[in-house]
Amino acid sequence: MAPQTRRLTFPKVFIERETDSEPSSSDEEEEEEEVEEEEEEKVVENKNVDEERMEESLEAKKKGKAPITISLKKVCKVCKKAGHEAGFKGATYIDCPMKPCFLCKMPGHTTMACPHRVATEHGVIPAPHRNTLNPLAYVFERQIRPDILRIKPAFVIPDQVNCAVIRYHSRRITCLEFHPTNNNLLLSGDKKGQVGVWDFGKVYEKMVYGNIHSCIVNNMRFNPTNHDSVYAASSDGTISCTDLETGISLSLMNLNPDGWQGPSSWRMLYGMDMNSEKGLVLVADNFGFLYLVDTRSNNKIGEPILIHKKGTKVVGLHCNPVQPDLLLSCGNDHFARIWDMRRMEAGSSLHDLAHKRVVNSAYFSPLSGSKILTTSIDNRLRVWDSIFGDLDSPSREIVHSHDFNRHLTPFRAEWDPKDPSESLAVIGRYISENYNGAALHPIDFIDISTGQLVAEVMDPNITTITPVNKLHPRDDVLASGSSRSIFMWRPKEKSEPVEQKDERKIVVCDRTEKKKSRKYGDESGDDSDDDKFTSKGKKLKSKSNKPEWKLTRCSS
DNA sequence: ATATTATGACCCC
DNA sequence: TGGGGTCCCTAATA
Repeated sequence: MAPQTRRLTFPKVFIERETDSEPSSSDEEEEEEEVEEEEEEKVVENKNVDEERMEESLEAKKKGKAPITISLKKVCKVCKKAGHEAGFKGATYIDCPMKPCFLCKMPGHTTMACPHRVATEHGVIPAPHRNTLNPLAYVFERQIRPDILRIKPAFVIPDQVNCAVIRYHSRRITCLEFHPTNNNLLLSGDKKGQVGVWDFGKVYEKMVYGNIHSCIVNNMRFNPTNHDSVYAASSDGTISCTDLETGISLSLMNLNPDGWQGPSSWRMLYGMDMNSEKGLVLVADNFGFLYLVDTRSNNKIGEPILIHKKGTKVVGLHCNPVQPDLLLSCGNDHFARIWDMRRMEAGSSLHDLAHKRVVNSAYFSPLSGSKILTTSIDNRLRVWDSIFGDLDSPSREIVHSHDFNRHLTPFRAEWDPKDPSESLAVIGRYISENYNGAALHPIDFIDISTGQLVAEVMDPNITTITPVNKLHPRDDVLASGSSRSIFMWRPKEKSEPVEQKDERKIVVCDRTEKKKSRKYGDESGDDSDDDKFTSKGKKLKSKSNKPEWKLTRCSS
């Protein structure tokens, strides 16, 4: 209905001015509009209320207080101005035209008209390509990158849900990790501090450990020398080392030995990585400090080192896969930094890679370790083609929607560890697109050497955003964490059951709040209230008009 | 159906 | 430098 028509439909309302001060014209406008919405509802709800109000304001008028006139018109919920409305129209989101583009952040156009719109191809900002190598760099280049293919093989995209664990965790997934040798084992961490172990070969074989951490698991790594044990860094300020067979966990370090003394002193652990050559666990906290822990003695080595701006979160650490002395860190001070482990001290970084916003992740390329891929909440992926080249500016900036910073686990672009050309990366998309009448958030596969969108992977059953994604180190498999659920994807042509013809490909595990109050780690009664799962399953089924999943009970 | 809530960065003074 | 207000597409729950 047009705003004009509405204005005529409803009576004009008078309301008493709230202050005696002389408001500026713009203030007055805003005030008017805010009241309007309220009034509109009341008018519809109850005419008497409206009449009373009018009488009140008439009385006020007699007393000499000037009333202001309220007109009823629709207003944009984003900019509070009339004449347009932002929001979903069906499955398509209409931007507020008064705001900068939601995707690329530039003013003057909306997401729909954005030249970088993720539709058929990504927008690439090719930063000035200044990777002119000096002679020394050439030597390194030739030494370290002999196996990197210049010619890209055809990418194999896992684009069909093969199996899933739905509502597996009780809070959203924060990280995923494949087992280094067991091809069917996936580890998952959640916001509540729980760690899940899922054998997705036998889909129903799962386990959630609830007593390892008390809040967010930010990063997990397998022990490179003992694949049965796993290290995890958490916002509870501890590093845990858990034996997957027994579930027994020990705490390597606790940064809050005196408990909660307020938010200004509570230390949280975010970035973490293992350095097998040096036998180290590296972790970093929310105040900018790096800690080193010896994996043999479980003792802290040396003093904490300030590696990012004091007081800011260090969210990512990555050891170079080829050169163990190189460390990459990133964090909330808008920088990714390259370090020489042999000379770790505040301010001694080899390079500082500047970003416009928080850097969610920074990774060396998985095979040669000579490229860098970062994800920043300025909605850009950045690629440095060679760490031996010019690092002053990235080789490419790829505009991509992933900038939401609360309620969701931060998005991180992840390399495909199997791609010999080191050019395929996966990252979930925040912004939705209308796919056959459903607003879906795909998982994007991007060729980071060109910025091309190689594939957008989605399923009509997955309506939630999928910020956590990891590609299998050996198989054509993608693991995704979306809200509380985990999905395993395979290429269409290979989408046969992993182990045998097992109908239980989708396992629904409802871990309700009531269950939460039970003892940590108590999984024994998990299957007792299976009836709920099937009803939930039906609900999900009916939503979709495409081939549906087989939803089954949780059993083990 | 609608309100609530957890929650993080950033901006402004 | 810090606290409080603001912020476009959340997801689950009551």
